[in-house]
Amino acid sequence: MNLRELSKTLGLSQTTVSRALNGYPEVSEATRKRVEAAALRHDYRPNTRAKSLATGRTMTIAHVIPMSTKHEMVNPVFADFIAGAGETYQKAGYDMLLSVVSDPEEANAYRGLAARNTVDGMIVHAPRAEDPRLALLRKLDVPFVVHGRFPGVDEGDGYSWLDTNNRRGFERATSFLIDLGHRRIALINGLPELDFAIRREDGYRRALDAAGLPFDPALVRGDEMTEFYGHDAAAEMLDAPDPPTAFLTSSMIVAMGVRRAIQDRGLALGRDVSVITHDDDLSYFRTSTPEPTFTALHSSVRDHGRKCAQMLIDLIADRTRAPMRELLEADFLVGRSTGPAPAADWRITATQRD
Amino acid sequence: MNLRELSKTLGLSQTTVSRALNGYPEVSEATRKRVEAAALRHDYRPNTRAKSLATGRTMTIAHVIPMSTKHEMVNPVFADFIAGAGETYQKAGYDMLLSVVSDPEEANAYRGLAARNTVDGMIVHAPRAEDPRLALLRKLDVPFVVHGRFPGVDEGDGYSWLDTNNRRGFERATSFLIDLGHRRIALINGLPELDFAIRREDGYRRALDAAGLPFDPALVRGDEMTEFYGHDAAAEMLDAPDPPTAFLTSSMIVAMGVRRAIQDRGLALGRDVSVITHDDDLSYFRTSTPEPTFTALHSSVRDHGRKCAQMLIDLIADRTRAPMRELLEADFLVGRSTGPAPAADWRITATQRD
DNA sequence: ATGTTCTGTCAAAGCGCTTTGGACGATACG
DNA sequence: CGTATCGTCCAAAGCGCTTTGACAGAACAT
Repeated sequence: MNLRELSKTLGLSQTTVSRALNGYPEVSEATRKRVEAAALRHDYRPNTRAKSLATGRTMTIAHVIPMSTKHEMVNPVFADFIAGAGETYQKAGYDMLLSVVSDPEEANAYRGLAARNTVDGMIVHAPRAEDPRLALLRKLDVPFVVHGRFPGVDEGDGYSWLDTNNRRGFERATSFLIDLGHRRIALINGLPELDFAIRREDGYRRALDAAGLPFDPALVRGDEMTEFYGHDAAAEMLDAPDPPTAFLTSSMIVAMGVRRAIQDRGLALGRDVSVITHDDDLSYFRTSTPEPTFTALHSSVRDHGRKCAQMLIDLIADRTRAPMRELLEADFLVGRSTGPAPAADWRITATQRD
Repeated sequence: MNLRELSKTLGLSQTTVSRALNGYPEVSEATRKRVEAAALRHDYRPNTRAKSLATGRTMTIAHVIPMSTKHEMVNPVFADFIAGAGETYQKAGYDMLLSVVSDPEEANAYRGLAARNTVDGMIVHAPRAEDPRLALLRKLDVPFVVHGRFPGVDEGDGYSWLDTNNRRGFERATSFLIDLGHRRIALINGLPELDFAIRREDGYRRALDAAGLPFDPALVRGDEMTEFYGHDAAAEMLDAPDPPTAFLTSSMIVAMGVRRAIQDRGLALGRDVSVITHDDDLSYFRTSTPEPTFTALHSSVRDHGRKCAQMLIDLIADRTRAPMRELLEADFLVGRSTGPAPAADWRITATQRD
């Protein structure tokens, strides 16, 4: 059922039917009702392609998801981010196009989406150091919103972004541990080229500096955030001569690995070793207990998805508007994984036990 | 840059340029080279919408991801499945449209995609008991491939699907545990209405039946597969009077929760309590060690994505072809989480220790 | 009665592509 | 030499929609 058939059925012109359905005022209320009833009866919905060819708007937004060829990993936070964005799109009548693309095709993917007029806008994921995408996207002249920020150019205008205050969050978490008496604090971070990892390390370092504590590279790791990575990194550090008494981790799943390494060694989480994690509030890691297991910096990535989507929709509606920026503070929730630094001799006991 | 401009630049008709770029034989090799060079130089790519309006093919495939309103959870396996499907689409020149949709809008989402001619085909996720989608999709007359099967109608033809042999896998895993001497075997399953969960329980029951062991409902749980769920379910069972000596879990993340519950109680995984898990081989749960931590049924969901996508592409290419079906056997890999059932008195020791 | 402004409708153009049905030389064949 | 065939190319129609510009007819003012 297309517009022509529908209008023929009604004995009206395509013009009138189109106008009636799109809410234009030039059509009488009586005919509008008649048209709407007929449209509903025949389950008529305008052909997306024809409509967008005629209007020049595609009502589609692309998410280009980078998939590193090195690691072949799809970051699990995307699932939740996309769920959030999807909610917003649905309400606004947008479709979501997903491009999972590996490094070498990346630039081409963005160019293709723009040149083929496939989408009205894009969401950019996982900005990283030396990221060529900012320059590319500016050249392409397509509205876009970045989830995160491009390192180095954050305060410069010219693009819209939404980000958690990673620096402040990790500075705060580190200070919290320092206040509890911890002096050897490890950071189990994400891939070092990613912007959020850079900022988190920055916050961590600032807190150490402020407390006059030395930065020890042996206590910092950066990699793809899996449970095994968390476990192995923590195990290695805990088995080293001067082990940390506290860990900061960049994701819940890494924290689980750290916890396992701690417990494997007969140590108690929150008593012998403290852990603070960043928590993206992923739906499948959500705890049911009222008191959180982990002391954590909470920042719902699903909510980020919703907000980024809305920003982009607003940007598309008025392409001339100034870039939008939103810096969200993570909630710091104290759970059961942190406690005062143990007395200096606990390590000996632990080592003997091991 | 569009076709008309490009053809004007070249002093050729749109017809010729279009044919040259689409590899039709009615154009001389010399002009084809000339056209291709010009297209490259101007970074010309045909407008997706115009092309699909003219051809009637959208070169887009939809994935409708159900999001239960009860749980608001996005299953983490989707990320990997979609990464796999995305690879295939990219190679074949397809775009991927994602609809994250909650129960009440579900039917409308499918109808809309079909009626608006937005996509050439759909991938159907998470088939469940009493699923209204099969009837709906048949009526819509859109090619589709189901990841999994609709319970009850699996052997009937009429639709294409790709599935792991969940029944056989869990039957095998259960038998393996029985052979090791386990008599009290728990099943920590996914949401009970989901087809894979139904089949897994079926396999589990068959193995118990075959061994003459009773089915104990107290040893079976079904819910959203989170780490906490796995932990809590296992903790409860282990603390009950007649605890299981082995667990079957439906996902790696549930297995991690089970492991935590086991270790919390001072029990050793693989010695005091055995665990076998289904493992979707998600990229962020992949272990680096050569010997797997968990004895597991492996079945790469990313590979499922690749294969489902290819099936659908083939189906779209020839809509008259017979429905395709593919039943994949999971690899059974023995890791360190299983061992002989402990002597009957171990429980007393464990309980005292607790 | 005449001109003016609305109201409600329509025919037709256009969005950027593919594809049908020729046209026009050049070549091959009888 | 006339005719059939082939290789290249083109003009124009059409995909299903929106939107421009025009046009009757009713309503209003003069």
